[in-house]
Formats: sequence, structure tokens, C-alpha cells
Amino acid sequence: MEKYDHLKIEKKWQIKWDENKVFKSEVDYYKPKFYCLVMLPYPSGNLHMGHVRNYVIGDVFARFNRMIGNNVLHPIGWDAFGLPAENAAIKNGISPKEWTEQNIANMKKQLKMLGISYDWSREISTCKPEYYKWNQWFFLKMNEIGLVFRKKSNVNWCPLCKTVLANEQVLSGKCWRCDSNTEIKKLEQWFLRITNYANTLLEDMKQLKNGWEKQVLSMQTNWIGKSVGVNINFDLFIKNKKTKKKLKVFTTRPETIFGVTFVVISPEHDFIRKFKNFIINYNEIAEYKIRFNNYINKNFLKEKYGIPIKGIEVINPANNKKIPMFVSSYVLKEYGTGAIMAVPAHDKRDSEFAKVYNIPIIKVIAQYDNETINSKVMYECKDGVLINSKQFNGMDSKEASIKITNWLKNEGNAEKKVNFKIKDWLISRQRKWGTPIPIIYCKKCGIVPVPERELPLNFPKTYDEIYVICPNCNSLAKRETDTMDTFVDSSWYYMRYCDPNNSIVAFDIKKAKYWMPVDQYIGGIEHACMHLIYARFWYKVMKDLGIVAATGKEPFTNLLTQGMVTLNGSAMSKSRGNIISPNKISGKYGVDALRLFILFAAPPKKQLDWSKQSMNIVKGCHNFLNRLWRLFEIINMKSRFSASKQNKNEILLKMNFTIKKVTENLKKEFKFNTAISHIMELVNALYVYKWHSNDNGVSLQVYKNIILLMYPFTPHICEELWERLGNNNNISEQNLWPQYTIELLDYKKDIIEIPVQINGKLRGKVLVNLEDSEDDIKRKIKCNNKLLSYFNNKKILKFMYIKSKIVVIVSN
RNA sequence: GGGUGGAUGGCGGAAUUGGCAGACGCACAGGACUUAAAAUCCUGAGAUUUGCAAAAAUCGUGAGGGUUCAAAUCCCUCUCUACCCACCA
Repeated sequence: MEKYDHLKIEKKWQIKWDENKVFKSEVDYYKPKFYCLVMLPYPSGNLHMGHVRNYVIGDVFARFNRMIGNNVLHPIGWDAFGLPAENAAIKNGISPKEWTEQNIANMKKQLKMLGISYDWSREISTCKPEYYKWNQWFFLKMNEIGLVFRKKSNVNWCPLCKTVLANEQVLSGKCWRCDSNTEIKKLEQWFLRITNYANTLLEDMKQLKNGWEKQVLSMQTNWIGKSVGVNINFDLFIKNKKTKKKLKVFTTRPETIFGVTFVVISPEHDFIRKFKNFIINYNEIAEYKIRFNNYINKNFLKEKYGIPIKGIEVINPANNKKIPMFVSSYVLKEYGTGAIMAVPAHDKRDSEFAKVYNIPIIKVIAQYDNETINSKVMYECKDGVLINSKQFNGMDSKEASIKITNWLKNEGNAEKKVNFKIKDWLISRQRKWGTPIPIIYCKKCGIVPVPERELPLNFPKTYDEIYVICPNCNSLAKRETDTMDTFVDSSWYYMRYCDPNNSIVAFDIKKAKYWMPVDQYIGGIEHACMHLIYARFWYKVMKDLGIVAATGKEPFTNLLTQGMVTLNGSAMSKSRGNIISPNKISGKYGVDALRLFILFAAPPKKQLDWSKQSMNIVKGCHNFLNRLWRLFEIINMKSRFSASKQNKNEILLKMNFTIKKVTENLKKEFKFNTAISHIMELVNALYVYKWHSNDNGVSLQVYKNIILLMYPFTPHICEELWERLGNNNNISEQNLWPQYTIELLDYKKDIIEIPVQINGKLRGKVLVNLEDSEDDIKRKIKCNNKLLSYFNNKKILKFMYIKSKIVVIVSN
């Protein structure tokens, strides 16, 4: 037999799949559907190992599901708008469009070389007018239902990318794309009202409990940040007089009200402007505010430093005591009411502040375990029993929370309030290579949306094209020059895949109903609080617009977040120059070996570090495929020995067990690494069996199943061997997933070796017949001098035989 | 400060969910084949101690305690570590 020529085989099958459009999918109501989606790539130029991991995992799902008879949709496309194209355009003197198209062509070639089973007829590219037209259409629709608004506010600005960013796109104070420190700017920008959906986004996560990882769910829960509390009014005390004017604060711990010894407002709070005339040190506060607005480094924010407001005090509604007011940057304007009641005894931040200004600290909650008040427990806000709280003394803090809220409410000083941390989605970007925002600014009519019939609205090519005619009054007006966040593109692309060439609507409702929701989504965890929140939001909006007919509230039923591929522990990136090229590896050892490596080297969720050893593992994977290849010839050879019936049953048992395990690993556990090792074991066992057997029928049966089981992982070599076995159907086009026979799984050897545990320690083994009783086994053990020596002359307190598993003896 | 994970040989990682820890693979060592190398095939191996050997004993899943005949797995305390969020009241 010829040698395993991976280059030839891989090319042969890739051409065959491509020419015969094997993976093209159509709506078919007679077949169960399976929508397998991978996060669409940004066309940066070259595939890296992270892409390979993502897409190979996706391919395993797709191929496996075809084999078990599902109608699989496995599409791919390009997240083609974005800043790198603009930078490359300046650098290389070509247009962003050209640069992007070149990259797409190159990466498409690379994806085909990986043998991923995409339906290429559904390929989309978000920078094409046919696609981004619908971004604009969605914008107009959202505008109609009040989800679009323009607001001047403090926004995050990336000085390197020269654009604003959404809250989600600032990671620890740095730009998600270029890692530079972001700044705060006050600008008027376009927002989408994602906060309208905050509660729905949170509630609907209950439906994702089984299909999404806990980690992602908890990250989103945190990000949405629901907190239930109370708004409490504090009366203002101005010029030695109690007034009817009030300051509203938000708290989640109303039971600590008796411990409030001061209040703090944000430097940006409207209060300052409103009560300017009563604030004696207004100038000092205004100065502080300017410093706050101009701050560059965030350390200023971390300081527990503020300014006392002179001339105004507030009255604690619980005890009518007069307490001071402060301005400090540690109170955020955007959250709650922009003002807090400070309880220094039970809040670390408040206590730090109180120490600076010598404000009294009153403890109002005593912990249950009657500990003394020391510095450690001092500032914690644990549950306990109330003290120093008048009529509420002795009450449990949970109960007190309700009672105090009601008490304050009856006095007209409180109302229940729920707050969220999530902020509205800022979608304006000061970039050219993006979807133009379809808005016109007219001097007469104000802000006017571009009429739907004029979509797509293309980029202005010259400066003059910024000037347009107002659709309302026909006078000269200006276009919006900002573009949309590219996350808009990826918020609904999974719908477009269902009907990618539709020029009349964004997608056909019926087609989308057939395919949606996505059955398996695969991508990186870095999108947990970006794309995966935006996409869920968009889906809910589409439902509200009445264009989603699929059942269920969520777009992605199951989510697998694959771990990063790193080099020496850090992420591979162009700038670090530490990129391992998949092409080089596949050229030397084959695409199938590369695929096998990436699936076998680590479980999919775990980080996969490329080390010096990794190339050896690729080589090992190649060797294994070689071993599989040679087995083709060996199973037809004659052995000098003949196998016993038992040997035959054992190999069949092993085969059935392997089928069962691999099916489970693929279907619900996502354990590709152990699936592969089970198949390796079966291959090893088949080699051994062949040494002792002439029963080619059994060998062939096992071998065929091995090839079918391997197919989702290494499709090229499996198709080739399948063909060489004389089959005239391709695995790719059939429902050939092997079934196991339950009767064979029940097969047990007549005589098995059972471990014997004496007084908690493993002391030896005993040969046991399947039908042996406890007494039989006891007799056998007593005949074994070694085992007997451990409990001879002692009283047996317990003798236990757990069938086919273990014998337990306890003696005194 | 909050959240979610993780810690098993030289390495990547297994463990039927409480029942022989270290499957499978890499690296390593020995052997067969070969003029030689590669490839291939076979064999070995957690650590320590005893023994010429066959073998045996002890220890062993981050640390310490507990439950149990039996714990990598369950409970308590702690340490380290990764990721995400973070002055969110």
C-alpha cells in the first residue's frame, strides 16, 4: 500500500467537497435542523491558531450533526468594518475596501485549506452595502419605537483610535482594540436604549442556564448589575432653617439609616448648580469640578478626597439629626441618584472618608456571633442585629430593612427603587470605514432621519457630499458623518445567514424561523460582555419589531467559549510577534494532524499554550493517523494465531463502549480530547487483536467504525479510507454515525480480577467468577495466604462485595 | 472589594461521578529491524525505601482538619493562581 500522502488526500477531498457543494444547506421541513455558528472573524489578513481552534471545533459539531441525520446550517462571513483597515489604507496607499477584500480572499483560502465544512453560498461581508443597508434600516426602525436617542454626556474616548467607545469596550480603563488608556470627553452622541431591556436581558438568562457556561452568565449578570434598594429623601437645612427642599439618595441598605453621619454628592450633581446661591464655598467646589472634568489619570478618582459643602446641611429623616454634606468624586453621577447617604460604620469607603474629616462613626448593626467591635469587622456590612436604632433595636437586619423602608415610606421620605449598572449603548464612531448613521441635520427641521427608500446610504466620497437636501423642507442640510459601532454588524448577522441574499428585507421571516435559534454557538469568552449582550439585545428588539417568529426568547441556545491559544502564557498577537502559523504546521504534518492536535491537546474550554512540546504532539497526531492508515492493510493480512471467542467479544465490547463514549463526548460534554483518546485506545486494541486473529470480518467491522468515529475530527483521511474500503458513498453525504448495541455493552468476562481492600488499604486482587456469591469469594480470599495474613486471627467486622467492582474487609 | 473557575508525574491531560489515581498522548530509557539514520514494532516507568531478583512496604491528587469500610471526588478552614468586573452606595 502506498504511503500516507496527506497533501494529496487533503487536496483531493477539499476539491471534491467544493465542486459538489456538499455542505450547501436548504430549508427542509422533513429533517431536524441544527444551526452551528462560529463567531465571524475580522479579516485581519491571516488565520491564527485561535481561529483554527474556534473553527475546527465548529466543524466537529457540524460534521457530527450531519452524520446523525440533522440538516446542518454552518455558515461563515466577515466582520469587515473596523479601524485596522483605515490604518492600513493610510500606510499602504490603498483603500480600506481593497485592503479588506484582499484579506478576505486570503483568509478564505486558508479556511478552505482547513477543510471546514462551510456553506460558502451563504458567505456575507458586513462592509457590503447589501448588508449594512439593514444596519441603517434597523437604526430607523429603532428610532421609530423610541430606542434611539442623542445625548451629551461624558463618554469614553480612545486617543489612538480617535473615536468614542461604548462602556463595554473599555476594559480596565483601556481600549478593547488597541489597549491604550481611554479618556473622558463630553460629547453629544447617538445611543441605543439597551437599558430598556436590562431586566429582560437578566430574566431571560434563566433559559440559558443549561446551554451557557456559568461563567458567562455570571459575567453578564454582573455587567447588567441589578440592585434593589430604596431612594431616601433628606431635608435640606439652609441658613439655620429646615426647608421643604430635599436631597434624594439611593441605598441598598436602608436598615443602616441610623448610622448615617453625612451625605456625599457627585461633583457633577445638578444640586450644585441649583443651590449655587446658598453654597458659601461655591467657588471652591466649582474648581474641584473642573479638576474632576479634566482629570487624566484615574488615581484622582481613587483618592478619598472631597470638599465640604458650606452653608447647607441635611437632616437624617430617621433621627432628625443635622449632618454635613460633601462633594466627592467617589460618588458616581451616572449611578442611582448621584448622591449617597454615608454609613462609615458599615462601609469601607465611607469610613475612609469619615476619618479624613473627623466625622463620627456610629455602629448600628451587631453581628450574630457577639464579636467585639474591632477594625476588621467594623466596616463590613454583614447581616446581624440592630443596635443604636431606637424602635428597631434588636431586630434582624433583613427584617429591619423592610420595616425601616415602610416607616420612611409612610413618612413620605422613601420609595423602593431598582438600579442597573448597564448603560445605554453608545454607537457613534468617529470613523470612516463603518456604516454611516442615516441622519440629516437641517437648520430648519432639526434632526431628520434619512427616508427608508434612500437606503443604503453610502459613505460620502468627497467633502461636498456631506451637504444634502433635507427630505422635509428641501433646504440645504448636513449629513451625520459618524458611523456605527461595528458591534452593530455582529448583533444580527446570524439572522442574515438564514437568508443572505435577500434584497427586499433583512431576512425572510419563514426561513429565519426554520433555522433559528442557533443550536450551537462557538467563540471566545472575551465577548461575554460585549457582542453576546448586544446580540441578545438586538434579538429582543427584532422580536418586538415582529420580524422574529422563532420560538424562545434567546438567539443562542448553547454556547461554547473556547479557551485562548497562547504562546508561553500570553496571547499571540502581531504586535508581540509571537504568532505560530497554522499553514506551516499543516504543510508539514497535514491539516488532519493539525485539527487533531488542536482538539486533542486540551479540553476546548481550557487555555491551550503552545510550548516546545507542542510540535511533538502534532507529530504524534500525524503518527496516529499514519497508524490508522497502515491498519487498512493490516486488517486484511493473515495472522498465524486464531482468536478465541472471548477475544472477539472483548474487541466488540471495546468497540461498543467507544461508540457510546465518543457519542456522549460529542453530544453533550464537549470533550473532544477524551473522545479522541478513546478512539486511540480502540485502534491500539485492534492492533493487538489482529496479532491474534484471522477473523477479518470482525476486524473490518471495528475498523469501519473507527473511521466513522474519526470523521468529524479528521475528515480528509477518513473519506479516503472509506472510499478505499470500497464504499461508493461519501461519509460527508450520509447519516453514518455508528450505533452501539446495548447487549454487547453488557457483556462481561466470565472471570474477572477484583481488588481487595482490607482496613482501608488495597492489599491485592482475587479472581472472581461472575456468578460467585459473597461466601464463594470469602473462601477464595482465605485461600490466598498473602491476603489472609492481613486479617488472620482477627475478627472480621465487615465483609462486602460490590459486584464486579471491589471486595471490602474490615477487621479489628 | 465583588464574581467565576482552577491547583493531579518531567509535560498536555484522564478517572464510569465516592470504589484499583495517573487512561490517552508527548518527552525519556531499553530492545527488535537497519550498514546507518528516519520510520515502524515491542517493553519499561509516580516518589521513597528494602531486595541480586521476583517482589514488598511506606508516601502520594496545593496545605491542614472532618465524614466514610473507602475521598482527586463530599463538608469545614487556609494558601496560591487565572479570568472578568470594580468607589455601582
